[in-house]
Parts: sequence; C-alpha cells; structure tokens
Amino acid sequence: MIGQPPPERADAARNRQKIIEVASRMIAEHGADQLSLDEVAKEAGVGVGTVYRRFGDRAGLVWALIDEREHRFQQAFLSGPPPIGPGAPPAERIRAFLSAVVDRVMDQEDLFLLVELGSPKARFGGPYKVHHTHLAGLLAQARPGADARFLADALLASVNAYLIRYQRDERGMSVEAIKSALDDLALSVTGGPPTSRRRG
Amino acid sequence: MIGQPPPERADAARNRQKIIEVASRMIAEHGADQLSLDEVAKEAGVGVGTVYRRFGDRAGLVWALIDEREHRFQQAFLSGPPPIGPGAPPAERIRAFLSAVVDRVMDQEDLFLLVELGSPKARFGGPYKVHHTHLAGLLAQARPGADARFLADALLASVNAYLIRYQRDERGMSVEAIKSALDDLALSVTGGPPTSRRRG
DNA sequence: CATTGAATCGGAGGGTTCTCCGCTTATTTC
DNA sequence: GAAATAAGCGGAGAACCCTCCGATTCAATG
Repeated sequence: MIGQPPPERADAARNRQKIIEVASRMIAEHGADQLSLDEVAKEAGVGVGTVYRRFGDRAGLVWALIDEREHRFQQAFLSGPPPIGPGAPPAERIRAFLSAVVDRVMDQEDLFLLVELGSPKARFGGPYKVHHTHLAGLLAQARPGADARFLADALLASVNAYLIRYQRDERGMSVEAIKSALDDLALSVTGGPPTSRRRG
Repeated sequence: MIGQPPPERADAARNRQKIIEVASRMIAEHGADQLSLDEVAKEAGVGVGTVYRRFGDRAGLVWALIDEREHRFQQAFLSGPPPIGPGAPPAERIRAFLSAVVDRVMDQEDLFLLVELGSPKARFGGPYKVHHTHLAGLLAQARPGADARFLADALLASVNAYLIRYQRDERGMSVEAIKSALDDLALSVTGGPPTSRRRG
C-alpha cells in the first residue's frame, strides 16, 4: 500500500524471496516460537544485516509471512459474496467477519502470536488497520451514534490470538464455542436482543 | 493465593525485598522500558541468578511491582462502597469496574505494557484472574444465559494497556472519551438500550 | 565497455534475557 | 555447639535481537 520510488534491486528481491522461503520452512519444521533470525540469515546464505534491512525487525518478517495469505482473506470481506461480502445487512456482515477472523487467526496461529508480542507499531500495523477500517465502517452503519472506531478496536481485541488460545487451551472452549460467544457479543453491540437471546 | 509449604528463608526474603526496592527506584529514574535485570541484580548486590530464582522472569518481577498497588484496588471492588463495591446493581458495578480498571492501568501504564509482552502465562496470571472472576460473576447476574466468562475476557481485552495507549496516542482520544465509549459498550453487553442511547 | 555513485551486503559486536550448576549459607536436629 | 540437609546464591556462558559501517555489487550513463 506504499509506493516504492526506486524499484527494488534484483539482488535485494532475490534475497527477500530466499529469506521468506527459509523462514517459512523453518517455522514449518520447528515451530514459530523457535524462529531465530540469526539462523534464518545463515540458512538463507545472507548476513543478518540483510534480514533486518529487508524486514525491519522480527515482527516485520512475520508480517511478510502473514501477508502471503492475507490478500485472499481481504478479497473475501471486501468484495466476496455475502454474508461476509457486500450485499448483506451490516450487522450480519459484522458477525460473519468476526467468525472469519477467528478462522484467519487459527490458520496462522503461531505467526499471530509472534506479532502480538512485538512492538505496538507492529501490532497495530499491517493488516490490523485494514480490518479495523472495515469493521468500523460496518459498525457505523449498524449502530449510528456510537463510537464505531472504538468498538472496532474492542471487538478486534476480543479475537486476538493470545486470548483465543487461552480460551481454547486453558478454558477448554472449542473454536465453535468461541465463535458462538463472539456472535452473541456482536449481536449485543449491533443492537440485538437486549437481555434474552436466541440459541447460538 | 498459593500456600508456601516451606516458609521463605531469611536471606531470600531480604533479597526479594532489596530487588523490589532497586527495581522500583530504577524504573522511577529511567523508565520501565529501560529496566535491565542484569543491572537490577548488580545494583541490588546479588547475582542475576537470584533475581530469576525469586521472580521467574522479567514479567514475574513486573507483576511483583504491580502487586504492591493491586491489593488496594481489589479492596475497592470486592468490599468497597458502591457503585464499584457491593450494593449497586450488577450492570452498574460492571461499568464502574471497567472505568476503574482504566485508571488502574494508567496508574502503572509502563508496567502493564511490559507485562503484556511477556509470555501468555504472565499475561493471564497474576491479578488478571481476580479481575476476570469478579467481572464474570457480575456479568452472570446482569445477563443470565450468556457466556459470562467469555464476555469477561472480551471486556478485559478492551482495556489492555496497549490498546488504551494506542487510542490515546494515535487516535487522540482522551482518557475520558475512552471511558465513555467503554461505558457504552458495557451498556450494550449488559442489556442496555439496543440502538439509541443516552449521551455519555 | 569503463566509470561512477547509490543501494545493498554481511558479520563483528553491544546489550539483553535467561540457564546451569558447583559453592555457600540458613535452619533444624541431636 | 556441631553435624546434616535443604535452600539459596552467583556469575560464567549460551542464545538471541538488533545496530553499525566498511566493503561490495548493481545498473544507469557516456
């Protein structure tokens, strides 16, 4: 989403590609929390300085890996079929979106966990801004008068990778149960049944 | 809240005290993000191994510092005067509690920021469990039939230190505005006005 | 091609977190 | 007191993140 005034040099592009390949493979083999940038550099045959020049820091590299699958996800909620895409009423799109975010996070759970313990810049950068803008737009329609941007942050905070993992592993909730509870929360926020509610 | 079968030895207690003192002073002088455990150890006149034996890791030490003010806060919502303490209706206590949590986080903002980038064990340990149990209890009363424990996690996720700081510094929201929006969210969740609502 | 200057590379090194384990000390028991 | 033993101590060192900057390489130009 940012223009690159001078196009990337050939060797730089080659190295970026190689680094991403190696990092993906090492994560698949040893798990994301074992990822050492020193080792990635050595394995990719470049200096560690090159890794940092290309990706800024550890979280930057992780975002690059996340981005590979992110585009398809964004297509779905920006221009895909309802209920997540345009066409369904806002409240319904919100619920479909949140459910999809849960799946999205589970899909690359380790990577999202890593990103979330990076710097704030990393946490709220990357795809977060896109998700937030989208959700805030829908909320503004579904619940005019409320602070849509705050609510968007609050809902996204409820689907952060750490919390989901905690609820799954420590509280023994299934992913379905999490989605159901989230659905209930979204219903409340968008003006659903005030005190009773239909079954999940 | 955990029994300690063998009481702590005198030298160990002395060292714990000394380490906490030194850490508090160093944070007051240089800021929490500059806190180096090596330096704390040297300054306290103990080996770095002693620091880790006593506090487990960096986040453990930070919790110990947070705990010093935590007790007074817990008194307030467990047995203090309404609306945060017993006596007020649950929905009102929830809103008062959330507002107080925001103040609590702002009070030791740097420390909460540090804790939140520790391991999950650190994040959901310590005071978190107490806050969660309290909030879930109130939610179960205010909104029977809903998944109170999930909702408690979701609301607490909305008041995490990173998010508050982000809203304050990047979005330019005042603490009052944050509290007001949070109040709105809590009203929705506890069965407040479905779509319109009174002004914050 | 040869030149040239800007972009890129790479790895030594500073600073940090945390582990490991032989040595020391407090406390209990006789 | 002295001996026994469990707990605690401490610092060397492994592993890691990231910075810095001289050496190198690319690609545009004549």
